[in-house]
Amino acid sequence: MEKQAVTIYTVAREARVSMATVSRVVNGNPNVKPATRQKVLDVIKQLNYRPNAVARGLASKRTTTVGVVIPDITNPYSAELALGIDDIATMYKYNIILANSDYDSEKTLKVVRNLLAKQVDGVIFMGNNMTEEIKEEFKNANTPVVVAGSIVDDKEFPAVRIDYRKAAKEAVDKLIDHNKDHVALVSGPLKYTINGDEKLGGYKDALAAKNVKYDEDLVVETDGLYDSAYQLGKDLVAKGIKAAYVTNDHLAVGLMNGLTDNGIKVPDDFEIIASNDTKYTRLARPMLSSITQPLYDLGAVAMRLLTKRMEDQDEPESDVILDHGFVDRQSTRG
Amino acid sequence: MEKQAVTIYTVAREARVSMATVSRVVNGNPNVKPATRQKVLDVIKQLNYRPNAVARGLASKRTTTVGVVIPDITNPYSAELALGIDDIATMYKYNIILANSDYDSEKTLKVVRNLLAKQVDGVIFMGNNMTEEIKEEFKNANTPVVVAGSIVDDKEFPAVRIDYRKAAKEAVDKLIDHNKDHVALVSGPLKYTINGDEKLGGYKDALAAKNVKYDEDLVVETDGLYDSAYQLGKDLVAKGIKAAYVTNDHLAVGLMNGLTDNGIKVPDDFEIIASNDTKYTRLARPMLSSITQPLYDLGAVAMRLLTKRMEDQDEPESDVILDHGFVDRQSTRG
DNA sequence: CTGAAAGCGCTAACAT
DNA sequence: ATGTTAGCGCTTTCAG
Repeated sequence: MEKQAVTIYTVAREARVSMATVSRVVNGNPNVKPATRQKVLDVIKQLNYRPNAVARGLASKRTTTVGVVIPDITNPYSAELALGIDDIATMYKYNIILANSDYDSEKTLKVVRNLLAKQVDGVIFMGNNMTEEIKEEFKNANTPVVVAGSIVDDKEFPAVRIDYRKAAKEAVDKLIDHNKDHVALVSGPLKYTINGDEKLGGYKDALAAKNVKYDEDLVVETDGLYDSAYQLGKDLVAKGIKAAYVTNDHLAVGLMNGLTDNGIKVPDDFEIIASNDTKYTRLARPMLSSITQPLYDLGAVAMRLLTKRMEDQDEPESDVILDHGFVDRQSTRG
Repeated sequence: MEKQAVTIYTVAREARVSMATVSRVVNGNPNVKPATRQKVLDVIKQLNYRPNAVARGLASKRTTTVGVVIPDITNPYSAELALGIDDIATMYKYNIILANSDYDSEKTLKVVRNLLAKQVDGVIFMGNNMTEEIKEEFKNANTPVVVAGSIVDDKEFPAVRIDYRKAAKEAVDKLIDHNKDHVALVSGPLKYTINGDEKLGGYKDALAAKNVKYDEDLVVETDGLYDSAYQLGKDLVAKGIKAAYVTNDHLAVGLMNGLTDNGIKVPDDFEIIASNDTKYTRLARPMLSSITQPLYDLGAVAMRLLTKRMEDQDEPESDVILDHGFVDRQSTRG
């Protein structure tokens, strides 16, 4: 037989007070006489009463939970952002629903709808492809959203990010100094703003600044996965390419391992700069030189921004740009 | 002004039917005349009605969501399990709340309480330390729980896992063949059943089978983190140790990198076998030989088991053991 | 400081 | 095939 759950009503009866009073002590409302509060607390403990968050959510229209859509839980980039998000959420007493979107627009739409159906108070969106349909969904629901670690071309969705374009330019700058016009851009899908506009833009900026002619053959677009980059190595070398700025760390490690396994020495024969400074850059041998980003902070700041927007609808909604840096490790020559 | 939400009642009024009928079409109940169904569907579309999952959960006492407690989202081991969990959950129309427990018992207890307060229909527990307090929590709530990718010493919580002890024995067997009595066990915290009982047990089994005397100095316990293992390398060599079976992949890569960076050659001077066959084993150079586990399947099977237990309380509750294997890569000699 | 009562949006008997 | 009616467990005015 189902054990009868103890509800707020059970507690009220047992403590000889009204449900309202129990509700007050549970929610820390100060308008309760200390003696009453204690009595209620005792009964709660004795009965092991646990408030039902679903009922609470329905009655109060606030669930104190935020949805976090993450494209790939397996990817250290988003995973490290998630850490920052989680910590700040906990600090502000929000719970989190982490929802995997799998890099897939259809699935993303599905998980977003789920999140919204669950009445989350806000959402953190990680990922590069917020489709129009998804934006519509958010706007209709009138739920605050902040983008973390990417960029989206819509003023309604503020992003917490770094200046991808500038960072890319700086990385390519370094590479050009050693390798002149033999520097490639190895990128994930260019249809995403972050790649096609920002990072490619930075690549071109660097070329322009150094008077190197832009050569389409030097930008190689991939699906963003390790294996693709692994295969790529020898082709690049055959084309005379001597260095690459790579838009994500999976790709960077894949490229390097592919090169190394084919007897091409990094950095002597080929220089690589990675983008995200995830763990991967330090696990690899040689270790990857990389643009550095405050991954944890990106998540933390995004969550903090979201808490503000959940509490006060008219927070300004413009991107927050955090500082980036660069670290020279073993995949570049000084 | 808050835009007035459209509820099931709005739809009912607009479609000139009762709430019950709307509820029926929303839930795919066949007892609705096609014409009526169509009319309701039209209104739903026109009004862009979205059912409120919170209200539904309260009324039906089922949330169709399961909680997944994950110790470290950043760890590829649990992340890959999560993939399998997610896919099967989706297949069976359950939503997932991924909750980070951070390897911390206090935090784990907190997230478990949250999950339960949210009235999840079941939970998948990843992680090695299910404390008594947490077990109590689950039992009181009377919520089905399945452990994935670990083992817990309590018959109430069936685990989906491999035979850790046997796998460990096999790995150590190989190592002893080449390195006699110079084989270490590098482990995460031994207080966890999976390490202290299973893997250490397997290590001892192998020694016994090969008539090698057990030497306490050869089992080195760590906190399980990359850096600890990285530091460890030279000490092990100084002790005369020539090989190690390592209980997790972070540790294994750390150990190897520490060794390599100190000029010790793997596998020529030191052999390593890792436990989990995560991505890390393939990113590293040399690539790590490892016990192999069907990571995705472990998660998938766990979720499948959970769906059964959620629908039918009296599913048998014993562990499900999946097959493991072994792959020779570059950190062992043939 | 406390209680009564009206919902929150939906499901689930029970009627018809 | 459809409608009526109680709730689900809690928050929140509104009185007092």
